[in-house]
Amino acid sequence: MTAAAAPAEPEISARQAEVLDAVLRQLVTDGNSLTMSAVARRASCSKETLYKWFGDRDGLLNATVKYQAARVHVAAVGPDPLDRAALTARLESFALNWLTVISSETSLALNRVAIGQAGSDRSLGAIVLANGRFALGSRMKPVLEAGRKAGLLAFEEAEEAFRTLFGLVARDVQIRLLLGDSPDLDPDRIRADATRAVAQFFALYGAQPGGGKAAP
Amino acid sequence: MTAAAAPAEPEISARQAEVLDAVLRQLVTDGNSLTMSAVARRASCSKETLYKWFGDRDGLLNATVKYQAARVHVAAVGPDPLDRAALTARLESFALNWLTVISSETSLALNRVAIGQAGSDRSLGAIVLANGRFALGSRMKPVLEAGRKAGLLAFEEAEEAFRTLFGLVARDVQIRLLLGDSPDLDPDRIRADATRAVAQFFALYGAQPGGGKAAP
DNA sequence: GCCGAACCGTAACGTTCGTTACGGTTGTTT
DNA sequence: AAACAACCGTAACGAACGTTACGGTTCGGC
Repeated sequence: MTAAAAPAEPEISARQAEVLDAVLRQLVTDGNSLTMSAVARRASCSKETLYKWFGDRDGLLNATVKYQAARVHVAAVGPDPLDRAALTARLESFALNWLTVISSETSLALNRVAIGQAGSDRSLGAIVLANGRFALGSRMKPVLEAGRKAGLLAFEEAEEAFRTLFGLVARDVQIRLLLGDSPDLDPDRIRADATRAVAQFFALYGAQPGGGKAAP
Repeated sequence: MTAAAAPAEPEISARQAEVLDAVLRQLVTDGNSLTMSAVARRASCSKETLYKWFGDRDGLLNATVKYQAARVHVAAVGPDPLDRAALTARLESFALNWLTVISSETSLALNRVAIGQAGSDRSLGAIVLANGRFALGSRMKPVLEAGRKAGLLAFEEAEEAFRTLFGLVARDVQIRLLLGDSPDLDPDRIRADATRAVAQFFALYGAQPGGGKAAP
């Protein structure tokens, strides 16, 4: 291969994973005031070790974001023959999973720090986007295109269809949670929201007679 | 009245408004590193004056958020007899305005600081929510209900219908912008997105024959 | 013209926190 | 057992920043 060196994804030892878990706990409990001393205290390690392993505070945050991203991976899509029920189940599973993730305290804390320092040259936001929104998109687009090939969905651009699905699922939930609002989100409510979002998506992009195309 | 004292909304002089404008500019250009010295330098005032007028750094931020919120007020809805064209125009106007606001650098900077310190006891996020998401909702719900009364829309809860409209308009735009992504959003694209969102909303909640109900 | 209030520019103080350095301890290798 | 590396706990340094204090200037009122 003539390409440049790989992005140098370092291996994470078990002890290092413990430290990153401590960072996540610290972020969730104490919010934005994430000091190196607090991390060291919570992880029962020395600050010297933190700096030896992660370079500096930014390196620690980057490692934490990547670590959390690696933990949240959904099962890949199998190339089963899709019928309407299987497609619905897959879409609802996606919606359920996504709503659960964005309302978890861990995801909220990570998104908050990434947003709080966005606009700087730091690229934490890019990492969060790549492992959140864009990872979802590239995982769901094949499903949508399989649905189209099976004659269940009708759209021109899978990207556009996915963005609409995204909006139907998330609505105002994520921004409200990020801003500190706490809409009641018991699992029952989440499940109901997921099925409603998928039903609306089918109403917009379903191919069977009766489903209407929306855009001109 | 036996109620407690009013929320004590202080008057803002012209000079104070200049200072708050300086805060906004500082937030937009230098991101999260908003120091009192930088504000004083940019506003050509002394730090002593900042503290005399706004109390402390938090008071300055609160005043800035309220100041910006007071600047962004849309024309109230007139009780015109609604036909389909008028309702469509009003919804598209809402979508256009909302997309324009959330993609403005000022709104992004304010939302970033509010989110960055959410989870603390500070209530900046509550102010942003009250003047953004919730102000929109209470402004649009009468429009939606007028549309229902005119036989143009069909829904049970205006709140739910509005949240769906919100999702169809915003999709993934706001979170991507907050995290530092920059999807191309020329005014033409925004206009196209607004009309698409409204068309999809009519497909879901329109009352004329052919529009399907989505939820079971 | 004089007085006091408001304000500007800057200096100074104290705290927080990122970063580095050091002594002591544990576990591994030879 | 001795040597060595890795690591923990803590102390120390330095910079950034919120907050306060002070001298000089402007401006409206008597």
